[in-house]
Amino acid sequence: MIITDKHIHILQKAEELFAQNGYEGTTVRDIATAADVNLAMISYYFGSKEKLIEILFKERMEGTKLRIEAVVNNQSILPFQKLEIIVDQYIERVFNSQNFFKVMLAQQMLQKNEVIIRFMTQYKLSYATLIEEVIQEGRRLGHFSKDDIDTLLLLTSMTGTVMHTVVSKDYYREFNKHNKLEEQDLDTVLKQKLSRHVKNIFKVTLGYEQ
Amino acid sequence: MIITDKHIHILQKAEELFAQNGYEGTTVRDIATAADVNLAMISYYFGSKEKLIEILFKERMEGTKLRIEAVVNNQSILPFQKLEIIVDQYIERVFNSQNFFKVMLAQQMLQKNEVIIRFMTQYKLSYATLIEEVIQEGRRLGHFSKDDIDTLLLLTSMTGTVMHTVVSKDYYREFNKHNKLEEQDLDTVLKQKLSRHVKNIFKVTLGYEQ
DNA sequence: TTGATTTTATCAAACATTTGTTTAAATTTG
DNA sequence: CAAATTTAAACAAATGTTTGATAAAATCAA
Repeated sequence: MIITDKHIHILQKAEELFAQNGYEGTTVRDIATAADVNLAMISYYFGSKEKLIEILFKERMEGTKLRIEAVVNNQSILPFQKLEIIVDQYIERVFNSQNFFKVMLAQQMLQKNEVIIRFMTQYKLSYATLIEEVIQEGRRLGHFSKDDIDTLLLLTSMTGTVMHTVVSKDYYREFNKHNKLEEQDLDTVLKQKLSRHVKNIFKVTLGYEQ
Repeated sequence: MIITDKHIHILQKAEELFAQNGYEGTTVRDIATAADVNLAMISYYFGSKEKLIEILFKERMEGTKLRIEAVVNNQSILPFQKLEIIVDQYIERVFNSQNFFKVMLAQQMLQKNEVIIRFMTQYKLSYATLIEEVIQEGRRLGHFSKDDIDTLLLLTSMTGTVMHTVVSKDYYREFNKHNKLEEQDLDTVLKQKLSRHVKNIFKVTLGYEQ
């Protein structure tokens, strides 16, 4: 299937609506209106609403694995530094694509679409495998003192902490003094705090001493 | 409004379906069928589908705050021990009410219903306030060395880690060797791991030395 | 306890909208 | 001119809610 600019435009609007109202809470008419195309164009371009979200996942998840593979395979970076880069990359990616990650979280909860489940499983497991490699490397070099490390729990702690922060931004604004902050400025603050916090979680979980 | 056994039964089935298929993905007919009552009974008992989920939240969130208040106000427990109890209580509560917490997470993402938003905000903020008190107490006693503690980030890290673990249990099963484990046994393993992990996060974030 | 009366609960059917998708004609593009 | 795109209209199915009739339960005077 060939993805044109029109596809991309519709997908982007659909993504916004899915993040805002959920998949079931978004109608094909909503998408058509938001994308400023005729209702029938959704079927014409994507076949169905279900195919549309599947194509959205295919589009968004392409090339995700490559970036962290480059880090893991780089010999000149020390294991813990690799993990720090992975953490920062993840935070950056979530904050740059908040809508998609919300859609992803919703899909992870509902587990209705087989195609999407496969995408996400593949994504998560390859991610975990790469991190596992780095942890093994760190252990071989004697950088990490803990020897009963649950990689997936550590990964889940990272994704859970970051995702939950994005999802509950409003509480954050209300509880702290950040009422006056602009959306982007709040994001900058949160990214910095998350980076420090998650790296700390890695540090203590792995038993890393600089 | 008086809640009868019939109400409770219907709410329980609705909760299951909302967790499984989302609020929009669950029809009133689905609920009626699952609860084995006539379709019209849902309107008769709750007024509407929206009122039903609001009443579900009201029911489930009652008395949540009380339990941790009892811990916080207990003078014979040391600050960090209080936090440990709070962590274990939270984990226990999520695992005992997985369906409701999934519904809650979905509602937190979508933020559509004003009544529910108020419930959740009140819940989260009172939770954060109580934890803040314990942290202040620990700082006064010189138990915690860190002085720039972001309570809400710490709380979000706990809820995010625990919730994400519940939501992505399937990945966990697949990645680790737990394929053979029964649902309940897996939960026991995860609860233990989470308890240790989250307490560690608290420890390192607060700068607690025993 | 009776039996009449009112209130509450249950039901199948119907209601008006909204849903995703298709059609067939019209328009634009190469 | 032929293929690809766009359109308004229509389609059947599904949606939340209401209706009006019936059954069951509760209330109460005798």
